[in-house]
Amino acid sequence: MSRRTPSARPARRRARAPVFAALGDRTRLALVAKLSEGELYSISQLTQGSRLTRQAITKHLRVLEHAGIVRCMHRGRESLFAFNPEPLYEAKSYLESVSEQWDQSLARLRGFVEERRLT
Amino acid sequence: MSRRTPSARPARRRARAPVFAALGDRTRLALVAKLSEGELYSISQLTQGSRLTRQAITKHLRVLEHAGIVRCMHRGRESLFAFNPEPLYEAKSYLESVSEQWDQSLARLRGFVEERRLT
DNA sequence: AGAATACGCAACCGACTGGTTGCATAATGC
DNA sequence: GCATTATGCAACCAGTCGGTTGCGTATTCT
Repeated sequence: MSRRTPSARPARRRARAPVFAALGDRTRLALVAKLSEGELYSISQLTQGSRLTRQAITKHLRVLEHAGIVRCMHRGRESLFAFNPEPLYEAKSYLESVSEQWDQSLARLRGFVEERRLT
Repeated sequence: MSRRTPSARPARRRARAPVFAALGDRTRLALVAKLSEGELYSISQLTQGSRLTRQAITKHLRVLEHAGIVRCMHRGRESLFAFNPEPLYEAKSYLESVSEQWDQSLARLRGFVEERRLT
């Protein structure tokens, strides 16, 4: 059923639902969009331009961090966040596999109809 | 393959957060996996093999339906659900765009470092 | 040293979620 | 006609979520 990628990837048995859940919020999508620009941003910087509180932004960043989408490092008194693309790669490839299965099944069903029409 | 809706509007500008949110649950991911096999399933059929109640499954199906990932049609006394791949295509291409932006920014930053090293 | 900045922690709140149970109703089988 | 099957609707519940406020603390600036 579940086809493992043959290229040794066994350690990554992390659930993907949390990644999708982390992306299922407008604010967090905006944070991801900003951080995917490649630069480091502190919590205060990410709060600026948002109508939300610093703590609200902090909570969202922690959700993204737990999903692995974002990484946090500390410099002086500030917490710097950086984008980490791997979970999104995995999510993308999961969506791809679902779409592929759909396409193949569809083709198979169409072939079946075709076959029945011939008889 | 892709049939256009009468209005050439590709249903664009629909929020993608709800799609990700709908995928952010193990049970719903399992439902998506099963429905992506291409066949129609009734609620009772989808409930079988799950340790959840029919109503729980029904609620999850409604969430997927509102996200457009699944479609419902009625035949006799049963509600049949079918997979609809378009939202997942859009989600996938969104993840692609984010990853691309990340890659480009990274390359740009690397180039900048390179440039500074040359001076 | 003192003020300002950046953050963490904790409590609190209303709203939503995931799940259940109970009951009513439409379609089907015998 | 009657039992069975498949579903819908509504209430209810505990837990989580998104967000706020308040306060304490560490770092930086002047």
